Amino acid sequence: MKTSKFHLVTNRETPADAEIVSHQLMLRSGMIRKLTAGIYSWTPLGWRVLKKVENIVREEMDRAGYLEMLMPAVQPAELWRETGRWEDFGSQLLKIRDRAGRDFVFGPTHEEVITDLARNELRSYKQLPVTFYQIQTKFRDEIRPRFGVMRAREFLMKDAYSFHIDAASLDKTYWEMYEVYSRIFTRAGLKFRAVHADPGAIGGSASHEFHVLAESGEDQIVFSTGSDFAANIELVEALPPEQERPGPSTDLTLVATPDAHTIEELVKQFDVPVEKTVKTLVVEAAEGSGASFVALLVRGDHTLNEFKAAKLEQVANPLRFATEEEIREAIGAGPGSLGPVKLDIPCIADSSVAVMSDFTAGANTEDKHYFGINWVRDVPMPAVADLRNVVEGDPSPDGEGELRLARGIEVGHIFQLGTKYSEAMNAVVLGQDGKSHVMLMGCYGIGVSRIVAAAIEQNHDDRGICWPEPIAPFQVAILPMNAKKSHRVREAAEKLYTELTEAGVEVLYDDRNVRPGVMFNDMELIGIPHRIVIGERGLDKGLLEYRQRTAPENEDIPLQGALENILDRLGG
RNA sequence: CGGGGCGUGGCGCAGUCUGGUAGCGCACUGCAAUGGGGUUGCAGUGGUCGGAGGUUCGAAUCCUCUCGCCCCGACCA
Repeated sequence: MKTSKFHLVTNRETPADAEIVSHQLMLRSGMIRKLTAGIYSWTPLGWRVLKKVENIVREEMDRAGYLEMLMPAVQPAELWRETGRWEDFGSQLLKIRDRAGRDFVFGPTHEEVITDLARNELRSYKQLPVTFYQIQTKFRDEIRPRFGVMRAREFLMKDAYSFHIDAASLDKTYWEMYEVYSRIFTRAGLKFRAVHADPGAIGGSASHEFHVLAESGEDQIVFSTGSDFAANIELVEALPPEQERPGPSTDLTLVATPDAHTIEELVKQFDVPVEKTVKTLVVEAAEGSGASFVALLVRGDHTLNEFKAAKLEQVANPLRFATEEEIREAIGAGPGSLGPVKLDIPCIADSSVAVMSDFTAGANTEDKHYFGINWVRDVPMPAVADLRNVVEGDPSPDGEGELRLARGIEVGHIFQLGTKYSEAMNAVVLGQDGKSHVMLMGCYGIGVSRIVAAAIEQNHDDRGICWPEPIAPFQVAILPMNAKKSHRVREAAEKLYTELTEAGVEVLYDDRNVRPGVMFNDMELIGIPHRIVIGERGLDKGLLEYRQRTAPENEDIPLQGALENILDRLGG
């Protein structure tokens, strides 16, 4: 491809409303254009990348024997009423109405459609197991779309659904899929990690998320130094501390703390170690628990795991924090002055709080804290539970090694659904025993368009994108220096371009009449992995200049045999 | 959904308080010079100032309504 024939429109300035690097670079390089909130066009440049990702996904799915198909984006409401998700899916479900007033949805996912298809198509266990997949545009009406295609409303997704006669078969396909996903992300050139995830919401037993590792990731993932344990932080158990609770060594004192309403202020103003402080979070109590609110106690340097808290039987699910007014009404003091001593609402302490002694917490009186609090002596030991998020260095729940934290971008998710949809929609087959069996299902998603953004988050520098070769829009850029004046340069560039193109390489030949600096900057911005510079200087010595996008220096390569030389470097 | 902010050429912005009929940088077009890291000069193109209504001799600017976009939001008291 020659730049003169391509639609290359780059931008020097960073658009004001792009917050994260991938969004900025995708806009500046001209890969995407926003049509409206959370909805983007992919320009020819962006589309090349998206297709590369899509093709890797498709090839690996095909290789595994899964069957590609295409389902409707617009689906009748009846199907969604059948599974209850017309109501349950929430406000993210885009509902539309046709001319005759019938309700439809624009599919955010396709469990209903595939299950409907399966109950009509599949009659016998002999047809199982079978896995269908599609690569299709989905729409989820995100409350707050942001970060470009990272969290868009309209996005490209690969979704696959498997059908089974029994749990063993489902399990087999599930782990097969796990391997297929690993191959896909590896092939795309991404650093990723598969972690245990919560299967709860969708129902079913096993579930893994695949995360591309990147500083800017929205998810916190956790893994062990001593084993292959890895999970989303939501799920990771904090093991109870091994040491005993030390006995009291200080007296309980009530201290005026008019300017300390946060743990941070308390620590700063009174020189207490943060590990000796306790914060008290007030949440709504579960219905029928006999109380309106429950206080949760976490060490000052820890954070509450809302996921764990919501699962406690005393706590309302979903979790809801009390408002400041509610707190004042129930306790008589505002947030910032709360603590377990003389607290008359039920209280649950994190297991690390239970082994604290001589600690500091609010006094439930405005602007006062107690110092030197000790369990039993000053206040009875409350119920104890695992409430906090794990931190770096905690022991791994499997007893092997310590935990490390990393940030990730969720790009894939696999679930064992079981019979949630097949039962609701009566998707059954005849088994070997001649009886009807509800099929078991698995579902497996990959955010194709999100991978593009995630790849940039993971692979960029201050000049622009550094595409992993397998998903780069072009493999090689040819930059002729002063081609306007130099026949030799032009000829050498044309020749190399033709040879590479004929060898099946995707080349972007910059034949614009622009200054070298413009070429360098554009090619680096759009992230082409390999660059060949052709100039009079080099030609005099029979040399071309080669540079890998992330390499610090140029490398001379002989003009003689340049084609082979370059071909050898590709794919590396 | 609540809170805040912003809509002025493709992009980034000024002008709005204090009404007088639209401006800067980048990009784009033409010419010339330059020719190994966003070069320079000259000359240009492009905007019903988000939309509707109102006030006024006169509205980007004031008033009312409306639409859109962005950010923050029970994140630890």
